[in-house]
Amino acid sequence: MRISTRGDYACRALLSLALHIEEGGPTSVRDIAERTALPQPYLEQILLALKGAGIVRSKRGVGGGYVLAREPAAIMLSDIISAVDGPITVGDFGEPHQDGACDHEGQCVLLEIWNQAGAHMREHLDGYSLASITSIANGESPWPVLHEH
Amino acid sequence: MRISTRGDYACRALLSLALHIEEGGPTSVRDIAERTALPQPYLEQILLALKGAGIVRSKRGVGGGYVLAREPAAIMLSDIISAVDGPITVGDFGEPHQDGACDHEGQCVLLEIWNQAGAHMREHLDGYSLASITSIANGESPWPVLHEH
DNA sequence: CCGTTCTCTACCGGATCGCTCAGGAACGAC
DNA sequence: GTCGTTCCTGAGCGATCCGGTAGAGAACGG
Repeated sequence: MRISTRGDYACRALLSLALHIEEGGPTSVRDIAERTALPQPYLEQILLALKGAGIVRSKRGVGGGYVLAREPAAIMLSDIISAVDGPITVGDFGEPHQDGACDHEGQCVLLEIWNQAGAHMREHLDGYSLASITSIANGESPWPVLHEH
Repeated sequence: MRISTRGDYACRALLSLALHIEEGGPTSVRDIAERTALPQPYLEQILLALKGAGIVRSKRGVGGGYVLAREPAAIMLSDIISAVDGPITVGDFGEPHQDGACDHEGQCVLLEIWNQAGAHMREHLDGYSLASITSIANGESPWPVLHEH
């Protein structure tokens, strides 16, 4: 899985929403773009994708903008990334034990390893919610202890 | 990090070399391509990259071909992937705490998380050597116990 | 009705990817 | 020495994606 700038930008935008959640109302794309220093037109289509995935809700007209659709603790980084960057995998190979991929010297072992790596990645991104990130950003919470291999 | 077909193909080719290592001499690209069912011209340039990285050695002329440059236990998947697909990272963002990336609402936290993910990935691929994969492929060795999050 | 703000669609230049092709250069055999 | 085998080099090509722009339209509030 390669995390593109779309994924990064999406997380930045949502983090900004989470940080200002106490302000209540919707936040316009322009405000988000200013706070995050991201290109506004590009950010628009990213937010559109996030809306399509049900992560944010939108309101049009004066005073409109975007709001988180769920509480920050229920929005995981994996949700965000897969919403804008597609499914979290390390590459699109076939499944092991399919399509004769194993006909050649047991190389399906490699497919299995790639899938493991993808799963690893998903689990890692599943370990962070918007809530936990805001806590870390505000210094209210230390970095979680990470497993060392 | 996205694992491209180049990385996959490189591992397949080297796995094939490792599986036939007892035969001694070099193996021609044509033979490798046949055994792995990979497109030969494409495989050639991949092997070239692997040679540049010092993972294989080559010999020209009749009876020539490619040989592993080190013992299979000393060749890690991470070596192979980074040789043909470039450094193992999840995306090329700046380092945290640089270039004013932290000027906007502590978003360098995200950069740190992406870097963690990349490190995670590297460690995972560093856990498999050509030797261990051949063992698994031959059924001589079980799958290693993986850490569950 | 008018301005604000989201929504949609199209487009674009550049990069990358997977792969092919056409030689060229080293090597061994004879 | 020349011939076939094999690696080596480099160009090129179609397709896809990526980051970003542009512009018109539609909902909403006042």
